[in-house]
Amino acid sequence: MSQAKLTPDQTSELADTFGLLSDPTRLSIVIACKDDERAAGDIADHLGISPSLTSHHLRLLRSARILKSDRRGKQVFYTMADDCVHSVLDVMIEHLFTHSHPDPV
Amino acid sequence: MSQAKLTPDQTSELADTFGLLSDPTRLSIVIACKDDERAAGDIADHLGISPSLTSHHLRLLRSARILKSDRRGKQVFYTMADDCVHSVLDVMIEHLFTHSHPDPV
DNA sequence: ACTACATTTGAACAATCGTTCAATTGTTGG
DNA sequence: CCAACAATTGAACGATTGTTCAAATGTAGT
Repeated sequence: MSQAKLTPDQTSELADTFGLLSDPTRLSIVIACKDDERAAGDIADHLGISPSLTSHHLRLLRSARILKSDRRGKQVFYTMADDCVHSVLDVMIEHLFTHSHPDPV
Repeated sequence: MSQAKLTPDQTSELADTFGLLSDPTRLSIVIACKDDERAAGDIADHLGISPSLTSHHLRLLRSARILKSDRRGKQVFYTMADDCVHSVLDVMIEHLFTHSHPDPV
């Protein structure tokens, strides 16, 4: 479990995954889809960003299999596709909430 | 727990943390320090990169409090400073090992 | 004080990235 | 077929990033 020995390919793959979560806008999109199904346009409205920007980010997240898409009529709905990323976000967000005491003294 | 509502600051902070894990070289450094204490020079040797490059990455990881440093004599030893990042790496690496069947058919 | 070793720093470069805008594709209803 | 809505695409831009090289700092032993 510990003392991990990753191949260069595995390391790059892992780094790529983190890279997709490293932009605030894109991270917000992922979090918005974390526990709910969301239409592309609704994500854009919710975050106050353009449909175009949303779509660019969604394409990256989709092709990395972090999100998956499902078209129903005119709308395209997005949900989490990666259990691993889902639980990583839960861990980090939980940590943010429990350790929200930035200035103790 | 779920349905997380993060402030823009929290989202950016989280994105920054992921950003520090998003470069293969830097991620390798973090993983090298994940369960062991490592001197800066040993990390460089282990990864086959220059001391300078190692130090640049270490500075970023240190100032984000992902790693902490401890100088003893000429050497500076680095260890994990963030439990949260530690467990996230464990989750992701575990996932990499259990799902290592890239081309089934 | 001088030398050797370990690490850090700063400037500079090419490469990558996020965003915007205009145009396009896909889908449904009249 | 045409209009209206939803989403995607591609080109272009400014900004950020990882890396290298040369120089500097810190530490220990003689």
